[in-house]
Amino acid sequence: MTFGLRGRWQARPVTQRNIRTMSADTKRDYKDTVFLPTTDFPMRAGLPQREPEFLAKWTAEDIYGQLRADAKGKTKFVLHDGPPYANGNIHIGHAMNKILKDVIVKSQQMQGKDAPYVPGWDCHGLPIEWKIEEKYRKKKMDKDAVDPVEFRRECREFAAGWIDVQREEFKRLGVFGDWDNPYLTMDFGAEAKIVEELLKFSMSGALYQGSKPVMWSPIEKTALAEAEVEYHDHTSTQIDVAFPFVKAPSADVEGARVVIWTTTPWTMPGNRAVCFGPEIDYAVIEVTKAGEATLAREGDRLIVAEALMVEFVKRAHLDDYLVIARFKGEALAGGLLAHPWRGKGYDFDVPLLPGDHVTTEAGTGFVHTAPGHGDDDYQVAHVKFGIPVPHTVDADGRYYDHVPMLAGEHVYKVADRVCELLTEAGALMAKGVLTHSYPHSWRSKAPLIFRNTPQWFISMEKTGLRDKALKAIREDVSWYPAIAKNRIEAMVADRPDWVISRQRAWGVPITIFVNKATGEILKDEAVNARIIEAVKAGGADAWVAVPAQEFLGNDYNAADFDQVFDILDVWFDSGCTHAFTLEGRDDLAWPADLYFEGSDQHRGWFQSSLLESCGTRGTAPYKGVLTHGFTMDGEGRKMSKSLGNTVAPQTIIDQYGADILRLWAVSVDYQEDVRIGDQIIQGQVDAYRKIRNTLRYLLGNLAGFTEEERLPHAEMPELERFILHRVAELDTLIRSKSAVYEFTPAFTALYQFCIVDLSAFYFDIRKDCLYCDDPASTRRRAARTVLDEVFMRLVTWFAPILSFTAEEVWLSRFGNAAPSVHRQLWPATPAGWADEALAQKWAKVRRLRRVINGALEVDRREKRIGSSLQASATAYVADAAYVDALKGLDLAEITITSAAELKLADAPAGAFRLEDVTDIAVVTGLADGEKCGRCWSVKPEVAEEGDLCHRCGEAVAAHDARNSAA
RNA sequence: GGGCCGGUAGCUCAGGUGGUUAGAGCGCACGCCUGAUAAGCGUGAGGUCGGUGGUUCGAGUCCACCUCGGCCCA
Repeated sequence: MTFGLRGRWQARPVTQRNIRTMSADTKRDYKDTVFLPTTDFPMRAGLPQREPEFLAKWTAEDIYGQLRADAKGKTKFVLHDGPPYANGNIHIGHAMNKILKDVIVKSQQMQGKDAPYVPGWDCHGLPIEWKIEEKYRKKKMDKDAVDPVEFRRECREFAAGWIDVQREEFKRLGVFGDWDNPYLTMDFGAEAKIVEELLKFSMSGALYQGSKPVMWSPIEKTALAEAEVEYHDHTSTQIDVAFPFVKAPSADVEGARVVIWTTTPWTMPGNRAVCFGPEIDYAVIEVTKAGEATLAREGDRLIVAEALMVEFVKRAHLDDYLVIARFKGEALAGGLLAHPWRGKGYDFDVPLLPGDHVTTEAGTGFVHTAPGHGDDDYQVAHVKFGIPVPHTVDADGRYYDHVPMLAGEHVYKVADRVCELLTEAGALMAKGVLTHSYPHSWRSKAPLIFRNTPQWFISMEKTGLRDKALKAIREDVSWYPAIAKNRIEAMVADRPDWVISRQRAWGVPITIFVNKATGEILKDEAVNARIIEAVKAGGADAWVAVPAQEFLGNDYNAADFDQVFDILDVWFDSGCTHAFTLEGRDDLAWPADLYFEGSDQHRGWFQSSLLESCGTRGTAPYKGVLTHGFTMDGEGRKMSKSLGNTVAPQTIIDQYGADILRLWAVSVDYQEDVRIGDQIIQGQVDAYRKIRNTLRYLLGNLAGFTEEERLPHAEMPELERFILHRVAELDTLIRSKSAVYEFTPAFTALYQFCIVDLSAFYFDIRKDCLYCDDPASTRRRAARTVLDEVFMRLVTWFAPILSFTAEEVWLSRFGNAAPSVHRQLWPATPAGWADEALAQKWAKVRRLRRVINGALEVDRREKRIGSSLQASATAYVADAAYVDALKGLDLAEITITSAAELKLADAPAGAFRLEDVTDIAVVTGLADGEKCGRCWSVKPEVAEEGDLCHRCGEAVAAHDARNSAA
């Protein structure tokens, strides 16, 4: 064996051409004696065309039913589907959510669990109601003129229509589930169960009637949701009003008055507090010279924020003033003011309250606070400081009879009257007009007001709901990622009582009766049972269709009770899905193993389900909660129609296939926000192609593999055992990550295994053996055994992710009649495959291989070789560990050269080294001999004995013998 | 405005308890092979770890502030 330094190369330049021509004309063509990969499995996937074929096949064979039958009696794993809203095509976020759920469910099933999946839909609520209303508006019909039962019927049909659309879109993603029997919040059974759950809160005493300001249209006499509100310019009367102290918090402000500024003079009767900013600098000013148009008098002492002092002075037309004191807002804490109309029916104290919402952007730095007329006002005055919320304005926008001085007046027409009354009280400091953005009804375009309205609440405290929920969060539920626990814990700890009533049409009614005389909710199990039965039979419409007396029976007189016709917050509906789905179906189980939704559901479904369940059952309806982030565009920005950066799942599926979308979903870190865009999808297309080719190569080289060919692990070469060690490692990783619902690291490892360990290493090395060794040889049998083991695992590990392609690969190998790959379990790893010592050893071998590759690259660049088989290599090391590592191994085989050896010796000067591998040096040269006509390696025996190397000579002899025998 | 989360090569991801020249795969460039061929192999170039300041002998890793992005509130 010879090897040489640079001088040798120059002495004898060899090109690929003269090697090839040496044998071209005179020798036998051995191509038909070589075992090349054979497979019908196409290199190009054509997913958009082929995927629907698999969907049809799965439907035809009832794959979901088969899976249920296969898993009968096994431990259940229940992922309870969070219901999407049935009012449009699915978007990319829905797609990711459903795909990842499917990956989880399929992985659990393939690990030996019974993992059913029952999809559901959220059907009630505003958006659908709007759509139907819109229809009527186009026909110039008033919604209120439509029979409510007919209206609800149309809502129901609308929801059903979109459910059908979304069902097909979800199925197209390759998601397995009981699509023929989903749960719907509008099913009569579900509606009855929701009513039953509500009545539990009624019976327990957690349900109570309170009040809350809502956006209200006096024209339509109805509450409006934020989304029904349009903002337009509106000209309002703006006033500055002085409030005298009842109790001054400090000597500085004794005798001075606090000035508020408002653009809604009509809310003055509702004033119950004045808010200040604790961090804001305030000043007491004394009017030294009142101007001509001023309402103030000389000697008046007024308090305003320093930053707004100049503007105020201008509004109030003060000619001159003195600042007589300055202080921080916090000095006002504890102060009590008098309403300007004290003595005229407004005799309550008006406390000064600290508020973070107070700014110095406009006004006086003091916020007029009417808890019945604004959400901020309500939050600070009522929720935070417990001030009762007065009812001042009726549904028509007129003051109630009990409102002093203004009873019966309409709030839109009262500004001047209010100013008069304030002037009479000496409280009006300034008056003007202001055009600003103001809420209007999207329907009537009329300006809106905030109005205090009676609403139904579920108390967080009365039955200990908050404590139960917090205990469940802290002790009973596993949160993925763990940080999610803090988030929901803070939310539940801080949240106000749950407002469950809506003055709407499309929903489940709050089926309670209130005693007119006492205001108490009727609590009677027999009545409740009749209500539940009626809803079960006739749906929520029964509440209006059946006469009240029928529910009340003989024990009560309908005339003594008010029947409530509010409907439930849709979050209450979805909070009950565990009750009518998990508890209501034999194929599921309560509590769920997992809820899995976007991180916005900490405020939504996770919480409504938790509160509902804790209120009725004392604990959470789930053992684990997993959250995913939101889907952003390629630059990490929120998608929106107006920005035009939305990515539709349908587009990706039509262009590339659902498997590409599925691959994307597991390749990104979905516990945070994820991105999707052309470049990212292209990356998945590339990754898909590599994986597909790896699987295709396995198929091609496994053609005709039989059990007789299988070789026991102990008889395998080290290289094979090393690959099986890697397989064992992967198995451990995939299972442990799957247990915590992390598929990204598992996918990354699998993908890189395909590329690094298989394609670039194992397959490359074993090509020679697979193509050229005699089929009976131990080496080839071992390799094919490993290919089979790898195949069985790769395909089943990929099946939850690449659900279509895995099936295609599976059927390509085992035939179209074979049971679906999705019915397989992930194969167990036999004891003995994991071999850490072997892995250590092969880390050294691969290190040697890397340096030799580097050396060969130099030869290639300088045109001394093309194929590595033309070369020989000698590696020099100082560390005997390399020699040990290579014991029993053929370095030439591993480096795909024709001759290679390792020497424990000093390297000659000029030997090749890699920058980052200092302990290995390599000298390369041309391999001695001639090119074997069959395997293309360069061997001395080919030059000496003929056109074949020894191995190929024997293989061809065996091949010829087989052929002549046949 | 408040609470929480995040910002590491063009892309997707790794980087326990702070410690030598920050990693992987893809993509890209260059080359090889032509018996995985609209494939396969090799080599290489890409990062002031969002920014600033601080703690430390030493910070992608700890602290503060800022910025950008996201969710939820207001």
